[in-house]
Amino acid sequence: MHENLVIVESPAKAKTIEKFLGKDYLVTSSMGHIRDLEKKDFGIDMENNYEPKYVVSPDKKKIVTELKKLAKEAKTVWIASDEDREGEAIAWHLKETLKLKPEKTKRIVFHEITKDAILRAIENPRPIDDNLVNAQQARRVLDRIVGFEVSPVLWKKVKPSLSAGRVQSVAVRLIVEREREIISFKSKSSFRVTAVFLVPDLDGNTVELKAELKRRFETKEEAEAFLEKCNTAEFNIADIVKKPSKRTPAAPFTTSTLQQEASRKLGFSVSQTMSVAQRLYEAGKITYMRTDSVNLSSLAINTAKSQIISSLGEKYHKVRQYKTNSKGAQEAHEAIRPTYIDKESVSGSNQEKKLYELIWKRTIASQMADAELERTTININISNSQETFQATGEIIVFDGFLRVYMESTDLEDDNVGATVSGTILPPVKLNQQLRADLIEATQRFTQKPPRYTEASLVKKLEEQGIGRPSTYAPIITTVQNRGYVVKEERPGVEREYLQFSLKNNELKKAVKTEITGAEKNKLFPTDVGMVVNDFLIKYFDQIMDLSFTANVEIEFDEVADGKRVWNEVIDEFYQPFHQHVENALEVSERTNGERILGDDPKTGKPVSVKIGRFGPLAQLGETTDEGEKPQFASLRSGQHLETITLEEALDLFKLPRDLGEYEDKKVTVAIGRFGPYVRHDNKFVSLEKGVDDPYTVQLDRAIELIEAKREKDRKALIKTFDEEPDLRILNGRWGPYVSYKKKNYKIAKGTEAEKLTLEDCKKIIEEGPKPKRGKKK
DNA sequence: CAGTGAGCGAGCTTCCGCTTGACTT
Repeated sequence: MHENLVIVESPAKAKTIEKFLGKDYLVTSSMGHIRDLEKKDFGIDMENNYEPKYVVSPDKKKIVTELKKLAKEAKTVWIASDEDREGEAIAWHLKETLKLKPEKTKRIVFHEITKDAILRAIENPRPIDDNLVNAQQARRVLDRIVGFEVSPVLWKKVKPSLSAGRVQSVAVRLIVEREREIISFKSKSSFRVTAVFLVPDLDGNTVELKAELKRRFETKEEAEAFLEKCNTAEFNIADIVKKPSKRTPAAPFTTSTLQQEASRKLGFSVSQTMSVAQRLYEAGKITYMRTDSVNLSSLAINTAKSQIISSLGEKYHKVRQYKTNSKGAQEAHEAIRPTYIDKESVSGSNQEKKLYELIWKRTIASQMADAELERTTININISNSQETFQATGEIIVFDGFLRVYMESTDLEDDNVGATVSGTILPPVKLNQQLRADLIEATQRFTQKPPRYTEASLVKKLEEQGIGRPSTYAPIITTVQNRGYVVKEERPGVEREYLQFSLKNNELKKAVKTEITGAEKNKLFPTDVGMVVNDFLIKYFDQIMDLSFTANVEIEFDEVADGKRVWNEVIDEFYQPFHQHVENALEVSERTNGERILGDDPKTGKPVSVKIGRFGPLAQLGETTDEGEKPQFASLRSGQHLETITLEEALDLFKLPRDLGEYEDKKVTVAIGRFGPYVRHDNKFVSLEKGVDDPYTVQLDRAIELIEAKREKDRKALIKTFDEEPDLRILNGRWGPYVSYKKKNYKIAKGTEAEKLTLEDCKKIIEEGPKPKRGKKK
């Protein structure tokens, strides 16, 4: 029996704190929120001032029972949830749910988990801040109202099971709008001129000096004419300018910046980063990983200092205090940093090691001196032209924090060429004559806006104050689970470009090709995502506004400051909002993103595309009074409502093709989810990739494929039983298994499959397989 | 696991933020 019960939010935190407090204190955790709005019946009493109806969350029932018991036994209950809006609400819910008596309940807060900070907190308890709690209730109720009033509109007007929300709908909007920018983007080309000059270095060897023309030419005529001029020109150095510059380290990691850097440097997905970080946190190796604070504790700053000074020396160290400036930050925690900064690496999985190292470097670098650089710019005159070549180089005078860590950027590295930073230029003098070895004019194209990656979407959301550190990863999953967004790889297309080159007094023109627009792990909107987005913007423009969250946050802050009453804030929002809901239900047509593509030249029937029950489809013809029915065909992966052409849509109706008959049964060819296939006797055989074309393949080839498949299946068949024709023992990719009525059953390792009897097989079927997890219908 | 695109229409779907397991292959 303990005198004192301390309740924090996470078990890992509880473990650490218990060590500081000694045996009079039992420290336990609530695992976050313990109550939430009732899920059925809206969970809000709309007739009674938006009174929330709270229930203990199903997965927290056990915890609540346990906490009740412990609270009863303790003399004093210390509620130590985070010092932000959500944390304060957790404290209040705990007080209410556990029915804690005010005289034995104390609310405490601390921002860093050190013995001093915690003891100080114990000495300075305070009452629960009702204003802050009310701000959280306003936030919670608003989100419920938006989500649960708008989603049903979508079920009626677009498709069942869809969803809308303050955060997810804006996230989808960002991706949809970026996609449209890319679709409508017209790239312009210009000619970039680069030159390689040959100069002697200090040892008399010939080295290259690479330079780029300051101006780009718009037309190929200009570019060609310029190169012709260069053929007879002389080049000399007009000036050499050296400029010092410096670079400053980035702030320590927050959730969002950690996700971005782990994505850029380690190729981690956002959720991967979080689960690896969670393991490091639970092992006590890093501080809490869901934070928007860049603040380091004084202890951390001091350890970093001695670490830097002892390994690199005094001049590499600089104390820096960082301040958070992102919208909506609530700063309940420290930045993400190693718990013990003197530990450069940790044991664990490869991923854990890599992520830890990244966090360690970022933390150390944040307390290091600026890097000092010197940038040199050399201008090169052309005797018969006003144009100038420019060569730039950059040397590091003092590496400072770069010794440890350098932040990456999202920019695609397209400008590889003469102006690479970090390059050292060869020694040259003013007025020195240069010999040109090669001058090239290369056609370059303006870049489409980049698609979002998971991490760059998180960055954008954070900048707008949308979402919280604990929700960035779930947001990304939600929009994908709802089918609004897909993360994909898409192949690029070949593009031709011109290149003029001048070498040895010879001007050559070449047409070259490059691959452009290839994407990997980028976020694309689906057709449903686009249709839903347009519908929401049309009827709920307020919710869809990028600054909606920021606007309501201002009001929540006023509630937190005691300047406004939370139900009034909600009411002010709800009255006009609900009108929009009513209006949308009344006015809007069923929306399916229909687009008329034109008429089929053969039949004159109209061709259109829209979203159907099973996804996007193309339609040929219309339902008429004479009983004529239209033809339908699903769009294929890679085809989209907004971009499909009439020709592509017409192609869809060419399949399935009838090839004829084989063994008195029809042979048809079509394209399915796994590519082109031949269908015969209700069996499917894939066409061979790169060999067969579903539009031209003939019956004899199809038969060949069917026979090959049969031969393969025969080889896979180990045993059948006459009494039970549905039951077969087969040899699959992972060894032998039992197949019965379209379900497969694992055979335990080590058993000889050939010797299994019918009884053995039936036993196997009874025992397995366990029902699959997840809510698959 | 590749087809389907309507029809009787039951009963269901859905939000954001705070936390950690319990699940397979």
